[in-house]
Amino acid sequence: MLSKKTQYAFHALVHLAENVDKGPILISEIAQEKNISIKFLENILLELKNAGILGSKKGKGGGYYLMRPPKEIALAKIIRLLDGPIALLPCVSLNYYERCENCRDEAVCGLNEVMGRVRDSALKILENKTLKDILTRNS
Amino acid sequence: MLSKKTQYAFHALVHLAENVDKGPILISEIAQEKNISIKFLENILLELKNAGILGSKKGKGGGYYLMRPPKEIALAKIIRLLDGPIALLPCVSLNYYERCENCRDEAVCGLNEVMGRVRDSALKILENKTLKDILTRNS
DNA sequence: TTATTAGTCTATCTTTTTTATAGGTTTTAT
DNA sequence: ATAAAACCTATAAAAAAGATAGACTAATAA
Repeated sequence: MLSKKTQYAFHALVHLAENVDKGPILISEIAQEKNISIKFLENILLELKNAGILGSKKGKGGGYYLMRPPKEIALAKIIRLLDGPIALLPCVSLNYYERCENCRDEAVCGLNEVMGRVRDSALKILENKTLKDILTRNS
Repeated sequence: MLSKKTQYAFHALVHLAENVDKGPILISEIAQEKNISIKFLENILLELKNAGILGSKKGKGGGYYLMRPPKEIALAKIIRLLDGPIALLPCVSLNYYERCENCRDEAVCGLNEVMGRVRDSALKILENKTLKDILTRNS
């Protein structure tokens, strides 16, 4: 399961995408709209900003905004940033690979193979679906 | 990612499946073979037994064994038992559903829809692949 | 029938991760 | 200047994961 952090991030990003034309959006507005602790959300948005996904403006009239159009922000990127690996096992992770401690040879491990396929099927969706795709259904 | 518990379970089950014809297998043998803490593994095998996946025999000549042939034990079942939901979000989980606290209407939520598809693509593999499929590659 | 073997059960403990909060600092518009 | 709003760092609280301990029960063999 995705962490709350990542879940909140998605909801916040959706809100930002839905209000792309309204200039910077307040953390407090997002927090209220999406029912998220404002202080927790603050940290999350900051992390997204440091990763180059969001931009911000301080002071009056400030807030957060997307650095790119929604259709260029893939869901996989957000998950990897905040949650880490998408794969079910370290030994099949593309971005967070770790050697398997429990099997002799990954190249012959059937579990490794199946989990690799699960990873691929998830990535096929998560790398191609973007913020734009989760704005409203049937679009 | 799957927990260590589930990862260990898979490796242990593979070992049991590979030695199906040798009668009950000792916890200690599996622990040594797969490099797992024996006491931790003990708990895991017990849980698998209580779920009807394994059987056991006490005393000399005792140990654990599969209750069904490897090809009848789906990977999804093991994951759900030890790790819980396979879905990435509570609101798209078939077995551990929870209402989304952050969106107005799941029926119209695009995130819900995409994550539902990720779940389906993972389940398509995990419900159909069995212990038998992870014994050796290319079989 | 006793000793040994091996799983059963339950409790606890430690560590890590997750979730959340607190409070001061900096920047910017007015 | 002042008020608004993000920035930053630290910490705390709670939950989950990972691991261990030890007494108990059942089965087997001598």
